[in-house]
Amino acid sequence: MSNDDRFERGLERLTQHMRTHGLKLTRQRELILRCFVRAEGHLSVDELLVLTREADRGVGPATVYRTMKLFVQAGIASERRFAEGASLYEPDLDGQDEHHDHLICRDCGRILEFENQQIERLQEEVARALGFELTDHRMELFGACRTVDCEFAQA
Amino acid sequence: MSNDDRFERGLERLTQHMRTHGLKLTRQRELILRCFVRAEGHLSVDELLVLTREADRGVGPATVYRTMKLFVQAGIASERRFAEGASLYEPDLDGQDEHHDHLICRDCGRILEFENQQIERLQEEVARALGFELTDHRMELFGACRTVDCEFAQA
DNA sequence: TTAGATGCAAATGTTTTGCATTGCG
DNA sequence: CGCAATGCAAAACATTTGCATCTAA
Repeated sequence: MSNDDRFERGLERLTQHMRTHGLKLTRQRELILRCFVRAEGHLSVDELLVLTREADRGVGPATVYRTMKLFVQAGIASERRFAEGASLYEPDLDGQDEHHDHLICRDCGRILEFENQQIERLQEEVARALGFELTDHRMELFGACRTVDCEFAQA
Repeated sequence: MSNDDRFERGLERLTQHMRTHGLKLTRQRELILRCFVRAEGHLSVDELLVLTREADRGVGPATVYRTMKLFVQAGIASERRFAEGASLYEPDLDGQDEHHDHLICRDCGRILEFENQQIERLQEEVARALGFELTDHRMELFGACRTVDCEFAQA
């Protein structure tokens, strides 16, 4: 899907959310959405603020914080707290159930995404066995990536 | 295993860690360890500080922060960041590989622990397939627990 | 005796909030 | 027009750090 498509889809969902919640679609929110889908990766509020300010110097941090919370509520973004420090946000615009998890290199910080239906199924099973109705999950695998461009890659 | 046993084991590992790292076993560290194993659950530094101060008013937050980091390094505790707010620590004193994951009720906040070898095996597989050498992972399942004493339990 | 530990306070970093003002609907 | 959103600054948190003092080894 192209960035424009993703932006359109985001805008659609956002507009919908606005309507049903009596909120307003502002210049800033639209701009932040645009920067957010364009970047595509895992963004901190700070990084997003920088991108946003390239187009509009006046945007403040508080607005970005508030907007990202809004995006999460509107189902456009997910919030992740991988490690210490700031939360990261990632767009959630490709599908309904297209959940993915993360594989993080402790050495170089690279973040890979993956999806494994078998694991998801087992998670459902575990939850059911313990009397839970599963709504969501978070899974992060940590390790060492051994690719050539990992600065710590072993020979 | 009794709390006393757990305390003894913790103290043993701590002493060992001290010896190999040229550190010192202080009154505060021993006290914090005692409170930590007694409580047994998932504790924030703040909660631990309260418990600790019941026995010694003079203990400061910085000491507890520093001590918990030390416990993690000594392999006595694990740090978890479930959601917003403060990190939680849990004792890691029962076995070597007794890794467990968490199932968290979004309604009442209850935290259950579980272990599933099959999932762990699949995680290894996924990581290997993507060129990672897995060292660690974190998995949290979120949902609604339906037990009688969940204040939001459905009929 | 001496390097490490403590407790305090100040600093840091992230996120939230109060409030006057602006602007979407 | 009216209520929500913004931008700023200040506040609220969790956590770390500098430093003088204390203490375990």
